[in-house]
Amino acid sequence: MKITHENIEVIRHSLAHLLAMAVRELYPGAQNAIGPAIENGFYQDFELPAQISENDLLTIEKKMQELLPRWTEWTSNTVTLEEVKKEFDWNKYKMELANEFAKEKKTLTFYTCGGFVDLCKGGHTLPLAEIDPHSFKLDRVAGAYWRGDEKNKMLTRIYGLAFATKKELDEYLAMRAEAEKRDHKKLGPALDLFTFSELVGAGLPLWTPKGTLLRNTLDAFVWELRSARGYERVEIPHITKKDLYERSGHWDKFKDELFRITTREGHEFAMKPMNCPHHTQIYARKKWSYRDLPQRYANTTMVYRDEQSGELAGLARVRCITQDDAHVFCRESQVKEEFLKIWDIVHEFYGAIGFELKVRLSLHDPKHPEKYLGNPSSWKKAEGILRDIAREKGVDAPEAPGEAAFYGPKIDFMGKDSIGREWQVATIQLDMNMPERFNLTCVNEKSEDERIVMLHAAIMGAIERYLAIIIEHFAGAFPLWLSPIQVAIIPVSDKFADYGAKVRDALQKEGVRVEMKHADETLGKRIRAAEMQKIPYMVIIGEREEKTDTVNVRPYTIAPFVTSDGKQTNEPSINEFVAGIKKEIEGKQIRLEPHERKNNQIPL
RNA sequence: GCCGGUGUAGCUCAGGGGCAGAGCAACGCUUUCGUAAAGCGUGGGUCGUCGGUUCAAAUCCGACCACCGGCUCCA
Repeated sequence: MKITHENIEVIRHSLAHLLAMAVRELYPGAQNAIGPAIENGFYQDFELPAQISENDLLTIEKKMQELLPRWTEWTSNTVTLEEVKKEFDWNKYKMELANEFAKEKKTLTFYTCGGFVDLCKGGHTLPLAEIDPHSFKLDRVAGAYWRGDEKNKMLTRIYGLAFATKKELDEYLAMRAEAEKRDHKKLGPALDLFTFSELVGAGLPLWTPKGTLLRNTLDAFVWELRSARGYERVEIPHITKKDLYERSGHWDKFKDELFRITTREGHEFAMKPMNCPHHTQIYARKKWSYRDLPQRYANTTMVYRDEQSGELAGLARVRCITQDDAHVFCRESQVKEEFLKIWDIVHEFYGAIGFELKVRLSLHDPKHPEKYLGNPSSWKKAEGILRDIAREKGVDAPEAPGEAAFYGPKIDFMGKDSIGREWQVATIQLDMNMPERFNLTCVNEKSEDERIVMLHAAIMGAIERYLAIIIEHFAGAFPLWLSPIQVAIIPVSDKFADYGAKVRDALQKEGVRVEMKHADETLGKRIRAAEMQKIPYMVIIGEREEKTDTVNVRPYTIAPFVTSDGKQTNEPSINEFVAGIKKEIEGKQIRLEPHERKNNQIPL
């Protein structure tokens, strides 16, 4: 039997059955619920008579391997609800499904292999016994709600990995080990970018000088791109009376996730969970002429959301989120032009990071109108405008119903990182509802009050989450322009400290971030420390360099040094070095393509 | 929030009812070095927190806090 990428799904699904059998033999009374194939493997949910942990997985896996040779042939037969009852009386989950299918007049089928009968919609065509018994592996134990509903009982889910060959399984495990080494939760503190304190609380990262530098450098780049397109900075308080959110509709929809504050006089306030309502009030400060529009407000600022404790995860999900937020208040006739301007910003920004972008049209879910503000016709209109823009851009933009914001549809940008994972990053949203609720208008050519519309745009989205993504994308080895420390100067001994200071001053004069380590440790040790900190350039200086007014760029640094006129050298003069560094920073160059960052030039 | 796991020095971890341990880091002295870890020495702890059991708790039990893997949620 040849296992291909088409039939591996079938194998994975069959393995879920085998897992169910193994668990039922080891834990009599266990009820197996559902068990599908998933990306990279399969899972099976159980209600178990005993608690199990990851330590038990090896035993279960051995049992699966012991049973495997008997799984030579599948038989299937259509059954009646009565027959299901007879066979699965003991299993309330199978019975719940069977009753439901019967009600919907769906066919009920049993699939049997290796003496194990299961109620299943089928697709098992391959003799499982022929697979390599080492091409699968049980992976994790987790809780999962029956049918994905948190009101239901929590079952025990066992995850397994399964591939066509053991080699592929090993490769997958190696890739996962690679991802773990890049984990921002480990790399961030190791590179001294951020920290958490138990006294401050979960989900509330604290930013060190280096991390703050990184945040500010990224935000300055976004601001540079916005500023060139007519945006202006605004600033707002981080709290508000609840009245603002009652008007906007956020109070009703998100009151559980708001951090609330009661003043000593008993008035109710909230920490802002988003910025748009505040920004509407900046727009609403006066009557606008159509000539003054668009008004483009940019504001990088923190918002606060009372996330469930179990949701928090490093920087990827936090309780205080820095948004690089912007709102454009404009006439409907200006929407397309403003949208395209933001689109350009997104492309320029992500080009500099080396992310490939895909576009997604996030639309409302017509089946759940209660989840959204406004009326169907304004949604239809707004979504039509976004479709036109995507078409005009000539990009492939798959539509995702149900992914819209509650006030309007979005164009979302999905970025693929260096190890192939996809993330939603930038977003541009078209909002006809907030302007309605806050009665935002301008006076048009005919002296009438004209309803305006609002665009919401974030380039990085949440800076915390964005940093989590790029720390992992770059494995902590940032491009020169982003590195908190750009050059480490390492004199072979303190005899050359003066020359080192000369090199340092030459770089610092040009705004380069430099660190010089005194020679109270061995050369090797200082080089190692700089490598671990992933400092892009290390220059070693000693007698040779002092005599010739050069620096020695450590040859095995991330990439070769290139002078400003394009010459590759490890022994540039001080002036050549400064000019080359400056050019590389200004050009926001990425010296290595992300996939090259996997090799051992980068200490992980 | 729910299920499971984990919590010992700044970091990585050992120990497991009877004196709190190692390596790295830090600090001091010696070394001044040519491309990934010099040598010797010193300091560092309410063993996550609070409570219980016990003559005795880092160790056993409970609650809480925090972290990890999932589930649910995610403007």
